This record gives sequence, C-alpha cells and structure tokens, in this order.
Amino acid sequence: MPTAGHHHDHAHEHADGHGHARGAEPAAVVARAEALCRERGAQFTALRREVLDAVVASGKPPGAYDIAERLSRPGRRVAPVSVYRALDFLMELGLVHRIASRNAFVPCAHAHGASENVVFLICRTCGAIDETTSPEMESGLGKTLARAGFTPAHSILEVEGDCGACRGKALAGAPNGP
Amino acid sequence: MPTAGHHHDHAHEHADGHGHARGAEPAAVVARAEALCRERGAQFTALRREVLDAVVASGKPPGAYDIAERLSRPGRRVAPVSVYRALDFLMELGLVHRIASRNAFVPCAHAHGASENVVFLICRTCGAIDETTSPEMESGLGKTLARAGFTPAHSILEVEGDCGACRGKALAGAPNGP
DNA sequence: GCGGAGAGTGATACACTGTAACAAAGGCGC
DNA sequence: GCGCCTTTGTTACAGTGTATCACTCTCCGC
Repeated sequence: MPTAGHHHDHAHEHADGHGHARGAEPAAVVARAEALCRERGAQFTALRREVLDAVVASGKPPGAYDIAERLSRPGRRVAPVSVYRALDFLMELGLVHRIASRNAFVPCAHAHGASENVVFLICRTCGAIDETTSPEMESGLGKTLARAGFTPAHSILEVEGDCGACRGKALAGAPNGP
Repeated sequence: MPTAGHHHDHAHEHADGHGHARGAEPAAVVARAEALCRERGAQFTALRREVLDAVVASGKPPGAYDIAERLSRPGRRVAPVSVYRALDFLMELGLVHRIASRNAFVPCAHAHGASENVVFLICRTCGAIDETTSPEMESGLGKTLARAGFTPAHSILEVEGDCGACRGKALAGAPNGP
C-alpha cells in the first residue's frame, strides 16, 4: 500500500487517564517535533519528517527496512542507514520508541517528559502496539529495585497478548462459548 | 577464556524473598535439566549441556555467536544455528532466558513455574544481568492491563542501570562526593 | 556574497543476529 | 535389522544494525 492510509486497527479507547489519542494527528506530532528541534538547535529535515510520518501513519509498527522501502521510489533510494539515523534522532527527541522484542518502531503516544516509564501492549493478533503508563506498576517496581540495591536508568516493558478488540472478535467467532 | 571460569561479578545478595542463588551450581542446573528432559521425553544431549554450561558459566551474558565460538575448537565447529536450536530448547524448558534488549542469553535463576513474570536488572557498567521478581509490580501492572482491556500472554521487563556493587565502586572512585 | 565549521545525508561495505531447507547421524521401539 | 523420530551438520540466506568516508547543506561570522 503505497498511499499513506493511516488507519488504526486498535479501536478500543483508553479507559485510563493518561489522556492522549493513540493515533495522534500527524500534524500535531510534526508541530511538536519542530518545537523540540528549535529547542535544541537541530534541524527538522525532510528526511526526518518523512521517517516520522512513516512511523505515525503505518498501521502496524514498521521496521527500519520497511520505512526505507516505503520512502524509496524509482529515482530516489533511501538507504536503511539513513532511516536508522533519523530514527535515532527521533528517539532522542522522545518522538519514537523502539520495540525491542519486535525490532519495530512506534510513535510516542504520551506527552513526553512526565514519566519515563511506559508500557507497550503488543497485540499478537492484529499486531498493533498500544502505549500506556502504569503508576502502580512503577511504584511496585521501584520498591523491588530499591530492595535489590539497583539504580535504574531506564527500562523497557513490553507485554504481548490480545487487545480488547481482537479478543472480542475471537470470542464472537469461536464456536465454543466464553 | 576457554576454561569455564564461573565467576560472578554481581556480589550483592538478594534482599527479597524469592530465595535462589544467582550463580547456581552448574551441577544443580544440569540435574534440573535432566529431570525436565525425562519428564517430556526429550534428550539432554551433549550439545545442549554444553550450551547450557556456556550460558551458566559465562561471566557476562553471551550471544548465540559467542557460544558458538566458545564451543568450537580446531577440529570441531559448532555452527550458530545449532546453538540457536539448543537455546530454543532450553528456553522452552525454562532454563534459559533471552534478553531482548541485548540479544543475549542468561540462565534462569528462579525456581521456574511459580511466577512467569521476571525482572531483569542489567548493569550498564559491569554488564551482569540479575534476575528477580516483583509481585507488587505484577499486581500493579495487572490492574493497568485490566483497565486497558488487554489480556496478557507474556511480558518482558528489562531494567538498565547500575547494580549496587558498581554504584558503590563508582562512588568510591569519583572525586566528587556522593 | 564568501568561506569556514558543523550538521546532515548518500553510498558502500561490513558485522551481527536469526531462520529455512535439506541431508546425515543417532536413539528407541519393535 | 528396520522404521520412525529426534537431533545435529551444513549451506545458504534473510533480517537487523553499524562503520567509514565523501559529499551537500545550513548556519554563522565576516
């Protein structure tokens, strides 16, 4: 699908209170990116914008090579290494996260700067990756780390399972009852 | 270091109550492996034992290619693919875990079967990876997942930071006070 | 405008990580 | 022994990420 379809498979609205839309408007993301770039004296170049767009618009989190392919057309080849550089930059800005268990990238969906610890919900059925936070989890983890004498710098928490929408579909389609 | 040096860099004892030694005796690990294999009618072959030994004995969590190199000698080459197969097998048995953020493998250090959710503490200084559990974190996370309507299958939680020993050393060596 | 410095990109090559496919060897029950 | 399955060997390949160097572009001071 060469056209930027921007459809979001995960239809369940967030029930908790971290207040943000998962499939944020690309325009808003771009605006934030420009602000962050100004702030640090960096450039929000065409390539970086295109890579960010690709991550935001993609239905399922793309890999770096997917993005490279997506941005390449006859007459203009974008090498994976360029994509990696752009992704590194966007990750430093906190606009993009890397999913270690999938080698994929997702747009950051929370107002960055508040809490550094996020939880990724990876649906093994539809492949969508949702992002949320869990203050309770965080405090519990903090206690455990303190007990172990470990000073955390950053952490990754990725949960694989079934999102509400897919679980609903599976139950509706299955012959055996819930 | 071709000899199985089995030194453990992380000297801090666990303060919590999940009661197990991190650098478990290889003999005990092997015994458990044999029991698990009998249980499922699988074979605990020489290769699998060697791969398990390599993971247990290694000071820092090795990658698959490290293990392959370690097991290879002039006259006997162990291909990475063989190591991957052995590792997959050992992971199914729950004897080995994979660290997604490092592409490395660690021996499972807890009495497997109790709680499936473990926390990996990755020291960015000495590279050692400790494993623990956090029931508080788990319950907090469970609430968040329930709120989001997400049904978890399994999750990975990897915290990078400084272990107590390394942090102590850093403070002792640094000119500026704590 | 001009020129230098640094940021950003292109391009190639390479290292590292993991898997597919098929053949060969070994264990186990009969 | 024979058939069947598990396990391993071997080769080739796909996927992921980095190193290096050259080139372009932008910004900034002059």
